Amino acid sequence: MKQEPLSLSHLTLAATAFAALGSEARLAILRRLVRAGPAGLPIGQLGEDVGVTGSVLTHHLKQLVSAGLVSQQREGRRILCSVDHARVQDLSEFLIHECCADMGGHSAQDTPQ
Amino acid sequence: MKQEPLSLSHLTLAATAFAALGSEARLAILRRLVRAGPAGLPIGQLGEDVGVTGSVLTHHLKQLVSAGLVSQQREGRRILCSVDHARVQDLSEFLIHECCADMGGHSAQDTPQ
DNA sequence: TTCATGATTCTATAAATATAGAAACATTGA
DNA sequence: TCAATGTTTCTATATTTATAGAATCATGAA
Repeated sequence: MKQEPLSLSHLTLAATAFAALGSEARLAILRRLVRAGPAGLPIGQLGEDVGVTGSVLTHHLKQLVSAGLVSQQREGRRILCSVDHARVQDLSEFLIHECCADMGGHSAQDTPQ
Repeated sequence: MKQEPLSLSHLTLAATAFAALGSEARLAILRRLVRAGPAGLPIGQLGEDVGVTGSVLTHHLKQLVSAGLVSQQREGRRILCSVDHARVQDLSEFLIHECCADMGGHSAQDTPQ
């Protein structure tokens, strides 16, 4: 029973996170949230700022949240969104450590042909 | 006429690259290519190793190539694929610089509500 | 309770992506 | 030229994702 919630150590989780970033709209959402800082931004405001509202916004946010990149917290009738920076950094490190050869020192070179 | 070929400075290009990584199959392909080193790997071999062949493999490779993450070069009847590490690193840096607040020093905090 | 606001769910449709077999193309060697 | 190998294109289908209006739910205030 090795049930890590969102460790990013498996390809599936990394792929999910990358897929969440693989949309101009969601990337814009994420960047807006970054600029909002740790206080976060209510969904309505966020949506106005990036030009996406209603059910479409909900849809995109759902993916960012379930990828662990954004977290939400209700405050009154609003829901504040904020970036999970640790998760973003994890993803960046995954890219460097798992997808770059000439970096860590042991570039495992095998069977060129 | 500001026609950068694949600069990753625009959201569109970053989103395209992330979308290319947003698939378990393509992530596996990329990682196999990383392990193959700069010599690259012929498509057939690559496909056998990751368990994807034929037109499906072509389809996935097309996305990685057009995102600039993989480059191809014919050698005889084979086509060798290799990772563009610089592009992967660009993407990692995009993540850190554009999508992380508490890092660069100037975490632009604006209008919490 | 009633109303207004903020957000989601429901439903439908459109568009993009994934999978896969078969045919075609490209290259090399006999 | 013919055959074999490696890869792509063509075609079709299935699945996923995107967009969007309307109804619904949740919260707070009058």
